Amino acid sequence: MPELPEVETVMRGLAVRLEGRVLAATAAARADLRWPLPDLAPLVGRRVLGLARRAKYILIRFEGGLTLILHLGMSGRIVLSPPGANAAPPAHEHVVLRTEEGWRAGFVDPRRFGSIDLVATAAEASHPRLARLGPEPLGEGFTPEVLSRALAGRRTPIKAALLDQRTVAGLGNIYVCEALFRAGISPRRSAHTVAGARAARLVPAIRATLEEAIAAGGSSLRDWRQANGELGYFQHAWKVYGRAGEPCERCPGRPGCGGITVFPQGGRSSFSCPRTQR
DNA sequence: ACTGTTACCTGATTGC
DNA sequence: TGCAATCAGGTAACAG
Repeated sequence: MPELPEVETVMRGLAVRLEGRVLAATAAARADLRWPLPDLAPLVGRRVLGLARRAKYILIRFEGGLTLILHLGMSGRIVLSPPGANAAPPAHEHVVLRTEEGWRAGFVDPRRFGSIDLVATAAEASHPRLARLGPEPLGEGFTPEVLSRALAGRRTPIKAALLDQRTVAGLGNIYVCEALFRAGISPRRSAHTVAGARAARLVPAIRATLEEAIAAGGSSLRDWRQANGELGYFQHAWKVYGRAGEPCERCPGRPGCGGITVFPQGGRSSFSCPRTQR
């Protein structure tokens, strides 16, 4: 569920409570999420050096060269509670990290599509899930030339190509729809035709969409929250996602514009304005 | 190698 | 109201 802006928001919220702190305890309520859970005992007594994000993964780096890798899947979230809080743990809380100060970070994931792994920091980038990821969309390595090259020869729709984490890392269904609207490119357009001027529009459209979403604390679908419990509010800024049938803001009252349409692509819903997205 | 489909899992919403 | 069908922010394992 969470895409790059939500993961970035959660990572930052978690960093506030974990960075520089020593873990006093870890607990796992089951043996697996999407994959078997690692033994978390080696983390007890270690200090958190820092947190980072790669694509939709949160990396928690510990003293002594260990990195905990978290993926929130579709329904994952992090619930922080302060020292002394006595509330019952939320349903579907599968893993808990507790600091020496008594802060508690719970990994809550009803659908259990999320994952947790523990690796040597030195081997982090070669982890099977991270090794084949494409460039970070907010990094300097993501340019129109790089994108065009990644799309060259691909006959799949641009929508599917952007959801493929090897093309560019961190986009999901919402932000692909939003970025394509912003760039004026149809989700159905064949990926290899996004080159030249179109690629030059799409790269900044992706960046701006993600940057604005991060600034808003991500999008809160249903009751999704930041690690600190606050709601993100970027969902109010969606231009097409979830707006089927509404007039597109680019063509208000125009004859021939039937408003925003929704159609399935690869089993997911694509939202677009057929008049302004070609 | 590339492309599209299926499966994994629970919960909220929709439609009868 | 009740119940079944459908959908949901992801990704890996398949089949062709």
